[in-house]
Amino acid sequence: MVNKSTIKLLSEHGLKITPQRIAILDVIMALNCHPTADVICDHLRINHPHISIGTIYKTLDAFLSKGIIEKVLTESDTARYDRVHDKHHHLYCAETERVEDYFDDHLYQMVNDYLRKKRIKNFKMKDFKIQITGKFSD
Amino acid sequence: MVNKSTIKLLSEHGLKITPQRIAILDVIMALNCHPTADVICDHLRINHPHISIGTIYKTLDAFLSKGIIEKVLTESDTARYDRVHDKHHHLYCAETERVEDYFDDHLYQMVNDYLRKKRIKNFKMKDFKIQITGKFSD
DNA sequence: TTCTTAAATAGGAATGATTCTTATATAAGA
DNA sequence: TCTTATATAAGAATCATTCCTATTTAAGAA
Repeated sequence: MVNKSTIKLLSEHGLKITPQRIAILDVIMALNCHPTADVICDHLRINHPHISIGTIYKTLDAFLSKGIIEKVLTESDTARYDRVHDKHHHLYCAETERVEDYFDDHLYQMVNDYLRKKRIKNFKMKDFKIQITGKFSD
Repeated sequence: MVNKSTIKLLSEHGLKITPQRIAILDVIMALNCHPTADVICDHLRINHPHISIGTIYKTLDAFLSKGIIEKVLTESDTARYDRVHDKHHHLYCAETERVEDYFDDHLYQMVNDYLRKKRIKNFKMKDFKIQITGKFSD
């Protein structure tokens, strides 16, 4: 998953190449803030003043179902999106809406090993995620 | 937090005792399914046919701010609630909306020790949660 | 290149969850 | 029992998201 062009990524997933999809995917890849559909829309409007919010939602759904992006787990009523990249976790600010990626291979391996060995009764694990809440100091 | 009566729990948190609040809290404590406001409403309507959905939301907010309940982390646009109890994690079905509690002290301690020692840069951890997605087999 | 067609888009209406408003009712302390 | 601040019901308003439909367009075929 290294430095693949947006168009290549779309066609690899069997998605028709449109200016809107290119723009939406570019914005998601450029932003590191786990944006809402509205935030994505604001950024898109700079170069695509007429893009429809419906198109954005529909496109996000297409990306979700292809596994290009994922939704961020949240307690809020507004969906936030994240590109899919290597196993990572999320840091949540308890006071603001800020969310940051947190990469920690050792943590991932440790929990993964534990859960694979453990075998939870009546449940077949597919994946897991860790949310760490607290406060940013910068 | 052992076997405390609903009324006691309310007054301990400085909340006025009302039939609606008692009923809402009773339903949340009785249900083990991490219900939405709507599901709570359905259960309440059996004995409180005129309870207002607005009252339910307002009451849930009061319970949230007092720390009696918490929201479940989710990718969906409908909030789900859970009583606050001992450190636990959540099992999510990847296909249905089912969510179950998963208690695992060892897992909690292991991750907690790791994160406390690790000290993430620019971040003061307060708490963490683990979401395990997969499929139930019962 | 031009043609064809299934799929994508814009724009606006519809939906569903949640919040807000306000008049009335009530818990709880005096 | 009285007083008052707060809770409630009911319905309107809001906000995110989905749906609908006429129009446009990407992309493969000729």
